[in-house]
Amino acid sequence: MKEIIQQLIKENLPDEVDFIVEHPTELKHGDYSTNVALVLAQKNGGNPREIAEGLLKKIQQNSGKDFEKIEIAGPGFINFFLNRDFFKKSVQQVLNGEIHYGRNKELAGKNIIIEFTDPNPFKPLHIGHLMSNSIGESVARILEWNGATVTRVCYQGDVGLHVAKALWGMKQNTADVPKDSATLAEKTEYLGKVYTFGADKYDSDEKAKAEINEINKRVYNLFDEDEKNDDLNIRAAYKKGREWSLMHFNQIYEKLGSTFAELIFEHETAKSGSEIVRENVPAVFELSDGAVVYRGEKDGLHTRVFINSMGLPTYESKDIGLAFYKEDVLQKKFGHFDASVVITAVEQREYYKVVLAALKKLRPEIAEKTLHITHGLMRFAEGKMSSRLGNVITGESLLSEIEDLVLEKIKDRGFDLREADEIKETVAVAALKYSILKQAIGRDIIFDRDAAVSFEGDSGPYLQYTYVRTKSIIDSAKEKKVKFVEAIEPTNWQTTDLERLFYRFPEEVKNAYTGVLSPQNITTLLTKIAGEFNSFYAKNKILDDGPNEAYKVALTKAVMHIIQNGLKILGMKVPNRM
RNA sequence: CCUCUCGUAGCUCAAUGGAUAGAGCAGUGCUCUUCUAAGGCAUUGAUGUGGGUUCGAUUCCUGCCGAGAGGACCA
Repeated sequence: MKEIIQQLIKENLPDEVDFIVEHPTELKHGDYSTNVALVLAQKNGGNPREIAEGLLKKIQQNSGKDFEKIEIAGPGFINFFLNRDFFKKSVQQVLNGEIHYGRNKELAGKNIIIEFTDPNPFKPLHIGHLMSNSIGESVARILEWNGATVTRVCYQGDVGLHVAKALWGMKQNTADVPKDSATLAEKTEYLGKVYTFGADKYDSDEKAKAEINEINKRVYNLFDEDEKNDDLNIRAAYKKGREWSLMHFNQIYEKLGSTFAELIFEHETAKSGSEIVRENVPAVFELSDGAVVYRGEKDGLHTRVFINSMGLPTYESKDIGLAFYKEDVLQKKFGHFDASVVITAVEQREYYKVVLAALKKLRPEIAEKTLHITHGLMRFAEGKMSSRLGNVITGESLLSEIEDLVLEKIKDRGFDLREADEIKETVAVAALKYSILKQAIGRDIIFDRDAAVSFEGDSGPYLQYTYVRTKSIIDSAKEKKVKFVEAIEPTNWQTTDLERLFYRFPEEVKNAYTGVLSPQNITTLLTKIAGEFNSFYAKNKILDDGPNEAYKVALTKAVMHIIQNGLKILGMKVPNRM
């Protein structure tokens, strides 16, 4: 449609000018509008409104019956209002598309690898990982809905100082180590406790620090088959802790709706990474104070250590190893990657620039297709938590806290235990994800629990609630045997603002991917559509046995599909009831 | 000190250089014998600050003020 309008204007123009055709910010300004008269007035002089009027006459002569009306408004905008025929078709397109409505083939044939969540075994999966996961999963789905094949990977740090801290903590707390029969929650809690204990002592106790550093070296050797002299107790503790962590992570991935094609572990990248780095001294890296560093200053960045003076690889080397691993190992398995997306917290922004600069010297083809996306920090409203320094909030505790709030809200609704459990999980995840995805990626998030589960406008539950309403109507309509598969033109019908939003959904799916990746395009439109539907719902009885009943049911079904599809892109599920 | 982000209603967020800057929450006043009122309707309220570019700036450039992140062996 946009192209038709552009063409229509071009044909009636005296000469070539650059102009835009867009959706006006407000529906009352029409479905499309153009600034062409303003541009012409600037170029050739004259009054933009007069130019617009001249142009309008020519356009109207040639436009046929495509538009209900075309008018001039404001300083000289030409606004186009589409006609009934267009909207009838657009409703039909949603009905035909069903669960696929919104998809396009923009990225067809492209294979993209995306890495996100990245929690570290032996450490709690915290709220930052929930952000990484929410954003990563929705970016992956946006890419998929634009036609790409997406390979999701999760990179987990099973070696490194944090592991040594936890292992040392385990050694000091052998008495209360959970039995194998203990619940996963108990095991996870124990791990969190010993990690915190080890981390505290590392900073405050010189002796503990030395012991932890010693354990750290041994951990790297655990995966080395040739190394026979490792501490067997450490090996056993390591195996146990790693397994508990990974089981716990899987549980959360499942709840959040992410399935990874491959879990990559740091022990795999640490060795190869440090080899690559060492091989490239002095070509790319240099020795300094016993460490191997990259001088980022030559790229306008800063110096970073890739291998520390104890000879162990830092995260920098592991990331180099990881990039090579994706390129040399994973591509064999999943096919050529056209792009590689990495999602991390914002504090790694400058860090990652240095890694990429080094990578560019080593393997420019990898560096060029890598896109680093950062998410902000999650803070909390009310400031309750900020006073407890160093006490991270685990993802699990936040989720269960939200679930409890949801349960509280639905407790009087007569759901049996099983359904209530399902609802609380579905709604809690949507509440959390929506509050992350409603704003631009990369900004800090002030998370307000109460606002997120409020069920009131601009929330995940609001969208789910609207979906449930539409579903309830559709179910009744089916029972009544209302025929609504074909969007039959209603009689005596004034186009509603609701209908005027449907065809914008596929556009926003595309917009969410072009330029800057932006899930908030989807949340914003969905909330607008849900709002319009609820307003429509309040003013109109849908199942009214009247002549337009079938059309109103068709509109309802269109809303149902769009909300369901939109939520899916955002990584959320819909409940049947709530 | 240097580098990078970012300052929009009381609060949390939107707005490919365009129109009267959109929402939600909170506040105020309405609204359920009607398909889920967890809804709807009405109403109050904002671009940190000084310049510049432009027909037009929340958006681009720049000075100042303020916040956050990073700056060698953590990730």
